[in-house]
Amino acid sequence: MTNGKKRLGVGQHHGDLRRSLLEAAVALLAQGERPSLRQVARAAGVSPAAPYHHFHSANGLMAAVACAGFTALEEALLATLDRTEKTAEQAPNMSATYVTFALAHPEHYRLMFDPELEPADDALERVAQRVFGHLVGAVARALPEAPRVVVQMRARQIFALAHGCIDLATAGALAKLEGPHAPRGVAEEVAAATTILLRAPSSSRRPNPE
Amino acid sequence: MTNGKKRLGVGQHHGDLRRSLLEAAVALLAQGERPSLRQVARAAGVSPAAPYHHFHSANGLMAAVACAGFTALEEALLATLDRTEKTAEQAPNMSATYVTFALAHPEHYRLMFDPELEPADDALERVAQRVFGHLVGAVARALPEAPRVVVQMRARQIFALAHGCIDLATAGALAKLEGPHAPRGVAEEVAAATTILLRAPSSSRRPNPE
DNA sequence: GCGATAGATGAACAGCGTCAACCTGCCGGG
DNA sequence: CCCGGCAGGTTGACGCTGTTCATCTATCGC
Repeated sequence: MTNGKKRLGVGQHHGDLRRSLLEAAVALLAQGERPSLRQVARAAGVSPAAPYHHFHSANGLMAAVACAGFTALEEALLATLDRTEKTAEQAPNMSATYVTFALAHPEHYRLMFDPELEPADDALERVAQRVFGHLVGAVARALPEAPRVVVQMRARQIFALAHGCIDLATAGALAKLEGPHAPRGVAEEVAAATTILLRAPSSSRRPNPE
Repeated sequence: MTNGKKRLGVGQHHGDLRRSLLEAAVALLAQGERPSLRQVARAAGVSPAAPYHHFHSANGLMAAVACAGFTALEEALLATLDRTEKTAEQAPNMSATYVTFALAHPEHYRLMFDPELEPADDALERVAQRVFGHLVGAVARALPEAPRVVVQMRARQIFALAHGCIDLATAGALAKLEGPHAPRGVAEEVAAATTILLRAPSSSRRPNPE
């Protein structure tokens, strides 16, 4: 049967094709277009069927690329966390980092939330969950006395606000409303909105729901 | 399966193919999948080349479908506006209507914000602009004393929050955070967040922007 | 009655994802 | 030392896609 340990292949034909494919895909994604399987294969210098020895479909490849995106995003968030001392500033700073990352890699970010991505991809699921966890954690630290359900609610709202800003900005819809278009400005505004949502009273019942 | 031999003359389609194509596209979209040009043509009972006499590309067809979506959304928003008397409730109610509409037609809503859609489509541009205008208007009425720039800012934040909630919910990412998943609950939560953002002081400066 | 023309057609093209069959160079076991 | 297995590549094919083109036809203005 298969021995789990990966042997070090002495410089085979193409070294590590799996990694090459991922890098090629990220590079093409950074060009601004979502690449096809065949484009990625061409960029890596192999035939269109070669990727199937490393991913079980084009979707699987893209899921791995998305996974790499989440990993990079996590690193950025952790770096921000490291250099932010006061807990009150963590959440808004992480919001800003989140938005900045997404606007720096718009096509890659869109891919990470593509609803057609392999929903059963374990690695993707896990790293995404971890990223969300960091965001929720920052919110929890900003609201040390709040009950869990309130923390979750605020985290959802902040997350939705950031994600919405990103999606609208990269879709060009934000440009149709007046306001900052530069990534820096958008990130600033999301950070500001984050503090607003964190300072809101936890029980804001609203009248007449319909 | 429809064995639809159109016996109304061989070469000619009945009255208004353009409308039939749009209706077919909307119907397929409601099935949950984004249809291809050929699927739409098949559903309308014509050849794959027929749509090109009414739209200059598949993208053009989809832009028209998106346009119809914005029109329907506008009607829903205007209906809500009609039945909401107190100006303070207009904005949250319109947020809720917006979210409810989007979650009722998720695939159609996604299409409306597809960044690959014909960016030079005039009709689409106009109706989208009108919809955004209704949202900004409701915010303006909720903040009668606020300067224009603050109104715009709050409108952007509220819009981003609603759009983000919708996108995360339809992408399945909201389900990974605890909280309400049902459309009704999501709409409620967005409405609540809307009132929070409206009640926030207009000058919330935040420290240390990096 | 007779073009002209709008509108539909089928055939064809390249590109896509995917699969099956085949080839090849490296490995460990006899 | 040979030899089989296999991981990892290739080629070629299938059906799908968007798009174009030459062609046919029904209808309308004259």
